[in-house]
Amino acid sequence: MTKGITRERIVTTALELLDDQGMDALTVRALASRLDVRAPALYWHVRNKQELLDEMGTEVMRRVAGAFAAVPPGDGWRDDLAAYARVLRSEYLLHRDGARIFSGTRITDPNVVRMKEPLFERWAGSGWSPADADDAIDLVTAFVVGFVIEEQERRQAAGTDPSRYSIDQRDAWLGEGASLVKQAGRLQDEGDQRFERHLGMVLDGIAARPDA
Amino acid sequence: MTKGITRERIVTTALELLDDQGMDALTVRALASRLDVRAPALYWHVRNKQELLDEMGTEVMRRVAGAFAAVPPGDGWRDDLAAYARVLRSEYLLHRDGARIFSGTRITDPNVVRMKEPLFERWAGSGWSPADADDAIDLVTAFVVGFVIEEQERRQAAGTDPSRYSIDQRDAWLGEGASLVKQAGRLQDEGDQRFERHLGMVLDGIAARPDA
DNA sequence: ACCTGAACACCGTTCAAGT
DNA sequence: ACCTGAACACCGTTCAAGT
Repeated sequence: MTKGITRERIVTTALELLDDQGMDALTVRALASRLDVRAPALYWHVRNKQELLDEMGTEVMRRVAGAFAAVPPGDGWRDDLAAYARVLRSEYLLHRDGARIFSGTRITDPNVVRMKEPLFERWAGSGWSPADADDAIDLVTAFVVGFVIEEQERRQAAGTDPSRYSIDQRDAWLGEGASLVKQAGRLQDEGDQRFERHLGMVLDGIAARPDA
Repeated sequence: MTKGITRERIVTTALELLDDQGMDALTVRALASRLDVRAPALYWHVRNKQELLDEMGTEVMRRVAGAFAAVPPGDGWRDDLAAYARVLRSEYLLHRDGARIFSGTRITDPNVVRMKEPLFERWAGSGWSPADADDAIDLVTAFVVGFVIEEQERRQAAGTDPSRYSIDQRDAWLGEGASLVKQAGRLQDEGDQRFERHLGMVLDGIAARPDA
């Protein structure tokens, strides 16, 4: 029974391999080996590696949709959007370079896209058109993608090259002058606190939209 | 004189190759061939392919900084941030998959980072701390990165698979129901207009920050 | 100092052949 | 229907050797 590869097992195993070893190690051969088959076997279930990546991205978004559905409905659009943003960030953070790899992947499963419907219905009650609602989701998504790409890059750079992320070494690298840039670098925070602060600004901007 | 490869020529030629042929075709051998040398020659000037990619990203950001410096100073922080956002998007759009490839790359040239100093000085006049200023730039950057990744993905998908971006086919793909999702899809705009609208919301959010 | 030829250890993908 | 062995046309990178 553990014999017989399925499309689903391929995709979830690929996600595990990505987390364990990183993107460069996610090769068709390595994946096949984890599944106890030879590389060409995968091509029976998946057209090519790009399709595998699309399926992985779709699976991540399926988990986002699932995690979001498990959150109790918020007290209006702002709570809902904040919950969505947090869930999306968490799910990206679970995978190495997740934001960079999975942003902008073609979603292959219509059910993932259909998950927006109940949200649109709820927000319609507070005067949002579907166009406004979609806009707000896309804007929040763009923000989270950009934020987490930067966040994961920083985190990984700190691992491989700690010198670049020591304040003193960064100041030396910057050279003479640029005192405000250096000051800003010293004051910068990171992680959840920074995310919540930035997310707050994005939601404020959405709240200020002309027809609100 | 046209003989003798330099680090700069390697980087600019690599950007041309990326634009002409796409990321998959950006191989060390193909790049060497464009420069009329054999592949190992490049390793005299560049440590490895990752370093080449970092240099390419830095060059793109150098051009962003240059284009921004050429824009006349705006009428306050909002004009400045909007100009920066537009310049960043334009420069990403110039290269295939530019946002995805160049976002989150390590900047290797301190001069690019130092370009923020005059901005910080200007905004200090209107009561911005360096920390606030840096925050605002990072937020706008995250937004532009996320926006353009989605924009370029859509554009390229429209090229290879037009069916996915015809409204009718998309509706069919979505299946029964989900009428609000379909309605939103029909109303969605794209390009500059969409960008300016979303950028406006982000800037509104920054304007609403607590200590403004 | 700067470049080449040859080689190494890999890739993704195809395809005839097996069960 | 599902998988393997063998092969093809590539990769990035190293290194001795040339000038």
